[in-house]
Amino acid sequence: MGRGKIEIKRIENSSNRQVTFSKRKQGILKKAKEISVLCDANVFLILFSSAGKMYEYTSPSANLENILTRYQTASGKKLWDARHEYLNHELDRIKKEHDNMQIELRHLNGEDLSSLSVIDLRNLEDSLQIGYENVILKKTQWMYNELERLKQNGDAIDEENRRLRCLLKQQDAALCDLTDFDLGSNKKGKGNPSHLGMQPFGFHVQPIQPNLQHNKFKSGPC
Amino acid sequence: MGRGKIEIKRIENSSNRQVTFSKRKQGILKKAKEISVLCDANVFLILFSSAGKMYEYTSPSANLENILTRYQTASGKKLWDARHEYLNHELDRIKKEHDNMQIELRHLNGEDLSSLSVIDLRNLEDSLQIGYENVILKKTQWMYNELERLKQNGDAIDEENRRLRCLLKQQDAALCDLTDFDLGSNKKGKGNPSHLGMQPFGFHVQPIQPNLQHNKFKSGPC
DNA sequence: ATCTATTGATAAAG
DNA sequence: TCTTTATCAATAGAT
Repeated sequence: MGRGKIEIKRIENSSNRQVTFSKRKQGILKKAKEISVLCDANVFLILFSSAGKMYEYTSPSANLENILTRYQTASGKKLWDARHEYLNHELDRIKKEHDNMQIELRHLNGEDLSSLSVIDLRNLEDSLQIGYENVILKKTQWMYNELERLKQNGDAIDEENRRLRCLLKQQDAALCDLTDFDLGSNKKGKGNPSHLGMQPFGFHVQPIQPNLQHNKFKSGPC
Repeated sequence: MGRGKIEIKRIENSSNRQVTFSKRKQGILKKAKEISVLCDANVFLILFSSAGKMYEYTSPSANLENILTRYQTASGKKLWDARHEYLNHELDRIKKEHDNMQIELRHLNGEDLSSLSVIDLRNLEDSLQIGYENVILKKTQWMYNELERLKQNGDAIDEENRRLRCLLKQQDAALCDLTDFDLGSNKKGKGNPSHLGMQPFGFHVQPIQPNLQHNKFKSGPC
């Protein structure tokens, strides 16, 4: 069609080639649209000019991923590479392991036991027993540790208590001396330093972790 | 082109649509080849008929993966990258679940308990106890069933035994009659049918499954 | 781009 | 489905 027949072979003249591409590109895109609409067909068309420019048509109703998936299964060609296959494979493998583990977990929880043989039941029983024993052991150990800790803590508090009493006694003694001195020098009324006496524990007692300084308290004056 | 102009909209008549698809498919594939050859263009064309049949054209010089890669970068659409990402994501997710399950399994087996809090230990203990109880329950049930089965089997064997004794007795009696008769008529020596008497159970006793025919034995002469 | 002679594609019928 | 054929569409080459 045109002013003369042309042979179907590469057009050597570059500008002619480009013009022809432009014209025929328009034509084929139109054809693609038409067949898609008229015949309810899914069409995917990509064109690259020799200059590298891209043109495409995709049927409006068509989802490209679907088209390519269908293309792949129909043609047997692999579009996505080995890595993709590897991922699919790996996913399948892990999903299977997953299912097995889930079954095992259910069994360990005492569910879905009907499918098991007596031998399986026996093994499961042993496994549970061992698990249980280990957990009890661990718990016992923890309780023992906790007791130890509390006991030590108690000891530390006792120690602290003793130290505080000692400090108090020292302060009291110091205070007595001071009062006696005041009374003696001023000869004004008798009195206690009530603001101190009323709150002998007014300072903040910070509970402390037992540490090596314990020994210092022990070697104190009390 | 044709015996009349047609409107570009879906052809409702199904067979017309199919015919048109066939013709236009041929046309567009030819056009694809032509532009590919004439203009040195890379072309990728997929057609799906409404019936689902696939047709394609790919330029001989073109490598499909390249075309799709170029398409992807040029169009900005993700083809397999999207799927790839999805798979990677899914794989990660499942691997995590996997790890968690593995840890749970190890805990149920009484391993790696150090990381657990007392509350966790307590829950684990309960879980194991429940599991164990369920398993024991199941095993007990099985043993009970087995006992029942064996007992019934025993009964059946007893029954069989009784039946066989009965048969033997009958045969013996019949044999005695026969021998008496023989002795009476031939008056030759006295004798037992030793070849039978020596192996009263010489026939093969096939253990049988208890079945409805039991009743027949019970209603027998013994 | 636009024009147009000419070939190509195809709708409808057989 | 395949062929025929009248008609419309696409486009080669020129401007």
